[in-house]
Amino acid sequence: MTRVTRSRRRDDDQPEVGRRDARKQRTRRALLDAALELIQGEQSFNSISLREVARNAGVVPTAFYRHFRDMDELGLALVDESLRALRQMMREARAATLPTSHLIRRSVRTYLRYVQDNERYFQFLAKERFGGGRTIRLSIRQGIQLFISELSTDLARWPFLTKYSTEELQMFSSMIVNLMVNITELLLDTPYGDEDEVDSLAELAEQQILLIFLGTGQWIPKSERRAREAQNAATPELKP
Amino acid sequence: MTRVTRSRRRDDDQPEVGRRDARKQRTRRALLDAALELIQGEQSFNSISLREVARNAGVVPTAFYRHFRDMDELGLALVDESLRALRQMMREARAATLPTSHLIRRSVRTYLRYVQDNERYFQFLAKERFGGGRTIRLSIRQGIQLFISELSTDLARWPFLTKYSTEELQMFSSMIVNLMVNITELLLDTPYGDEDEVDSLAELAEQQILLIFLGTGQWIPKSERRAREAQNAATPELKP
DNA sequence: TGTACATCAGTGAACGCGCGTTCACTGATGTAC
DNA sequence: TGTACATCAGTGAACGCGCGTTCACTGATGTAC
Repeated sequence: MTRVTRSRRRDDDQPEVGRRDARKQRTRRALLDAALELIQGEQSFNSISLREVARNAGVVPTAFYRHFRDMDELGLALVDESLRALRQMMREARAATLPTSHLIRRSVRTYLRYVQDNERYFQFLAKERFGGGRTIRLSIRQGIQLFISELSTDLARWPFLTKYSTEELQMFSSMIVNLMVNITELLLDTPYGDEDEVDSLAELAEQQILLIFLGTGQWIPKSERRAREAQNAATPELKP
Repeated sequence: MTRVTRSRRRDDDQPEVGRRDARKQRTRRALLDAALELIQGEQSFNSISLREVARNAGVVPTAFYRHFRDMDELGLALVDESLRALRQMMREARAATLPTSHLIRRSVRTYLRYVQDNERYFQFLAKERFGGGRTIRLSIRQGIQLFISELSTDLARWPFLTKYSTEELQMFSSMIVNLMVNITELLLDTPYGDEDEVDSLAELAEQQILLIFLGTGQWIPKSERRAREAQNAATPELKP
């Protein structure tokens, strides 16, 4: 039953991982997994109970308190974990996609694959983005904001976008991130394994991103706008 | 206490509104309002109880069953009501905005004002779009899809968009609707009465919509794409 | 290495509480004559 | 119009249940000597 771990005081990065610690970590993991699993169905995080989670983790309800003060704390741990994993993926993706030929296509596909592989986390994030308590909600929003900023930094390096202000780049990025959030939510409601549907979602995302880039190509930088507006008094907005 | 209603059998559109019916309708209304009110705070719909709703409506728990089979049915009634009101607004807005000078600006402002005036309903929709049960979730999604279709029909009448297929117009519309959904969600988390913040959200929405229109201006219709692709073999995507 | 004590993850009983739902009821409103 | 009966929205008691949290506990693991 109890898997034997390496002897104590290893010269590892981890300080003090004995049998007791290992067991504790395993139970903690089991509690987190149990919560994620319960959320997969019709339930949302704040409609599952501490006892359900404990039961699902194969542990007595009171053992829960050895790991989390209450369900809120477990929820925050899940947000943290979900966002950390997502950030990790983004970092790898950015390092890998230096070949830029089909950059949009590749990025979108990689991302959607990742969502499918980590569906549990994204289900949780999608449901809690609005349903959850204030703290959880803000954490998630903050996480999304971080992606927007990172994408914005990336875009700043693109030659044909250098003329835009940080503000403008943030707006472009937020539009892309938001449409990806939207696509993600659609993907989560796609029955598992329907690859055709996933494909058409990927294509939709690519087209939408392309449309935004086409828009940025026509966007008049704030720095130039005043000058141009002086030139033609007519509303310049919808001149196709 | 009991307000006297007009005598029975009026030659009205409503059949049979006697004192009893009136009272029943008032209680039903009270139950719906109670649920909406409870949702306003940290709670989400599926974490509020039948007893809470009844208590908040000033009625004994068992009276609830005279109006709804269970909480799910009340939830569906709320979805229905929320979407109906929203559709009504959209219809009026479309009838009113024939003067097209600042069409985007006016539409956005009208819409955001409406959201503020009907915050309760939008809070509910935002929370249930993912948190809710399958039926409720699908109803909401279907409602949003309807707006996309209606906007799409509107766009089809715009001179510089006539060359696009229904599919393409649907894509343009869905991008606009989705960004408005996103702006709505940001608005709902804005403390009530912060008009500066509302203003900057409106401006953001206007810019994003403008960017999308700029993109559509550059979008190559599916009907022409094959021909152009033959002309230049290079990837035509990001030519700014 | 061996022993004696400390730590602490997980146990199991117990608590008071709000829940959804049932049931028989009451009394104002509606209907038939 | 007046009377006798039917309807039915809302009442109030009662039920069994799962909940979060408390408490004293056990026994394997860790530590000091």
